Amino acid sequence: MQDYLQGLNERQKEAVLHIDGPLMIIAGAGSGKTKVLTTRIAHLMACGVDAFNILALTFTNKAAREMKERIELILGNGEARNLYIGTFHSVFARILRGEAHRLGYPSNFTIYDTDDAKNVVKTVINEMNLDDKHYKPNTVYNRISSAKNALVTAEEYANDYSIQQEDMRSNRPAIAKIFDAYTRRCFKNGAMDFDDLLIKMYELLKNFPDALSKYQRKFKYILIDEYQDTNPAQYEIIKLLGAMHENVCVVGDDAQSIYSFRGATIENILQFQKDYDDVKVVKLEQNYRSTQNILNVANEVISHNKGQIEKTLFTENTEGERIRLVRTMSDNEEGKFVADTIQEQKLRNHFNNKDFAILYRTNAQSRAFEEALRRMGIAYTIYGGISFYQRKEIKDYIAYLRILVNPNDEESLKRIINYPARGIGKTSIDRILLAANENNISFWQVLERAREFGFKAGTLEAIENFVLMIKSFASMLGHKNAYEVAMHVGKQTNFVRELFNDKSTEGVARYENIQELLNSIKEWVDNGSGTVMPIVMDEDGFIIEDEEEDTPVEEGLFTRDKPADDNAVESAEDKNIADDTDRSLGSYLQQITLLTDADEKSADADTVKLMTIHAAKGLEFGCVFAAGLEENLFPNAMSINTREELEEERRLFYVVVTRAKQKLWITYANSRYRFGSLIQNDPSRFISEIPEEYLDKSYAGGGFRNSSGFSPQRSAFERMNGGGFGNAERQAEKRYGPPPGRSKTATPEYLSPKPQNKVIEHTPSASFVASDTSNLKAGQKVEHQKFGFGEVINVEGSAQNPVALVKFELNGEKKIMLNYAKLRIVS
DNA sequence: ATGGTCCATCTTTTT
DNA sequence: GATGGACCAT
Repeated sequence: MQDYLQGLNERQKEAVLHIDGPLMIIAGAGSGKTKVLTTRIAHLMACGVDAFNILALTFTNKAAREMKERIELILGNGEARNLYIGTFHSVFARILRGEAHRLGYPSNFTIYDTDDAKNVVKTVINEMNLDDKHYKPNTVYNRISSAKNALVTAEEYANDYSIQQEDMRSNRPAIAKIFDAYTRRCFKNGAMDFDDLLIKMYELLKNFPDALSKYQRKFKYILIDEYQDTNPAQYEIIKLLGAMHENVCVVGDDAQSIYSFRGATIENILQFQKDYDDVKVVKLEQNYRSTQNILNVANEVISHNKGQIEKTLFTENTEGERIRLVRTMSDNEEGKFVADTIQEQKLRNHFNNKDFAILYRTNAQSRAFEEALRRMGIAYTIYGGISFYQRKEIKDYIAYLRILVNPNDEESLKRIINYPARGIGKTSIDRILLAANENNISFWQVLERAREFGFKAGTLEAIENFVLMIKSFASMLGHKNAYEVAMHVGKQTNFVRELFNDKSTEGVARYENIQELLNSIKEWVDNGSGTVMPIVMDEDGFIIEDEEEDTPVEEGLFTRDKPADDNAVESAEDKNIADDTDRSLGSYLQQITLLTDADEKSADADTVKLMTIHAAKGLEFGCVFAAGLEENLFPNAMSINTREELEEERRLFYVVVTRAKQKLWITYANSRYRFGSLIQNDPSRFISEIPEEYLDKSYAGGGFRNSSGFSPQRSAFERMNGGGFGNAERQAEKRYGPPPGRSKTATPEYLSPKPQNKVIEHTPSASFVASDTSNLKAGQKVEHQKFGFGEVINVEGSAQNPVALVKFELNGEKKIMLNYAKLRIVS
């Protein structure tokens, strides 16, 4: 009857069929965890549980979307759309939007991403007259964030003895004060950072009993994915939400806990069993993903960790091939090897691009692979890096939109108050900030009341024009949809036109990004119910004015064709959760901040996937390259100081190994570029933890054909001599191109040589006298005081401001503005 | 006020 | 090797 149960093993069935009461599923890698979760939700619904009463929390939007799709596939009745499935952050953001007023926030609160948040920290540090060389915004922010993840308030932080001791020891006693100031500032800005989305949710449930009971009654069944990666804040929220019905189901694998840097703690798994009287525990130990060899390696490696929940992963899959261990001389060769191998495997075994993944410890490692793949003409997709919405031009545009919805958002205001330049420079901005702080009003309020603060006439006019402009934009919110408002803003502010007129490669790309943004807003508006919700304005916000004339569309401004291969903007609707019908600009803005790179890219495209191991959690690939297995890189130098850190690195290694279904390569390079300079690394200690019988080392030999056979440790000689260029190196060079020192200097033909930044100083001739250059012509030889001798290539620019392009013997081509620079005409 | 150039710092992982 | 900040020239 219930055919969705077919194809489940006994353990899986047990988990699916358990309906009421707390349930903990310990799911080994590749044991069908997602299948169990989705089937369980489908089963709940088949048993009569209303979709509206089910809450499922995941760690990525993508996981949420996929889960919903799979449930719909099982049920096929359209009910899945009513489920409340999403990431912790996006689900809570949506709830808080409706409840913000209770906590003193505007419903259109801005969500600050990490960059925004760090800027606030920096502002605060500077205003406190602290040295931001010592109080590095990055470091301070991380410390604050860790505290927040552990539900430690600024006050508790200041009063906690051991925390204070720590800060004293690092000579940063003011962090507590910064924390406090930062918190106040965000509140004043009407903004929440990522951590606030959890904390405020917690405060809402904790301090407002009616809110608590409302959501407890709504969410009768709660499911949590990747439970091993929850932090204390998330844990407390789940505990509160689940307290009424105790129908909480958590799925996790302690061996895959890799987010402790974000405050996650495995303790939550152990604690779960203590929180409820009768927790049913189901262990999924059969792996359906990988070959026996791969699984053996994974089990072997993880056994080097001390504390873990007892379980044994097994598989009925074939033994498979041995894991290939590959050594290369440099990071570039590593890239070349991987690209070569992918090409070869595609031909020999009929793999597609999408069967391959290149996984690494740090984002910076992607470059070498990127270059090699491009050279081979293999299509690839990089995940990680900066998301579409973090690009500068996009953030600027978004900043305009944010202000319309929340004028107190100081960070966004500062971003665009003088972009494009409108005569409100740094000095003025500092004065505005001062006035805001002295009068305890917001940045925006100072602008509105600029007259009272004695700005210079020109500045005052510029400010008043700016305020007028923003207000006129904001007046559209009540009757125009997000797309219309965004278009209008783009046209009126001139900054899109500036980008349009910039014909450089980057300029064109930026312009296209803006277009893409506008398209995505349009899509988002159209895919919704079509109703544009009126924006609720704050009393200190805008005056809503009456209908204004539509500006006619300007020719050529938005008429370029959209690139056909664009997959960066997927249907925005998919990202929404169940009962979302709010199509206001405010709702749009809150969503996009929570989107990541992975949400914007299609996983189905036939491309090789490049990403960090963290980003690869939960995914699987036919062929996996685990790259950069070197000491200091993986395990990372930052994480080898305590056993806990090292064990987490090892779990990370476990994760990368278990991503592979059929084939696994482990690669490492003797040397690689870091900070632009070459460094040497020993092979990772994790390599030596793999029993030899599982390894194929035919590519790792090279320089190690000595009596002791393979040795992951380089000889003392090799270390002392920094690798050198011995016989093995020359062999490798033959196969994989020149070593980095040389290959680095090769500039691709299609790029003109980069202008030299370093000026080779020239001592002017004793007879140097500047000539009259008003009739300068191409072909003439000239001397420049700094750049030396050269030949005029051409003279361009206007008659008022002629510019000569001169090719100097020592310093290459330079543009010389004849009105200012002094040139001596030699001939 | 603006815009360009030079220097320091950064890199662990992410919602 | 990039990015933001400081500094300088216009």
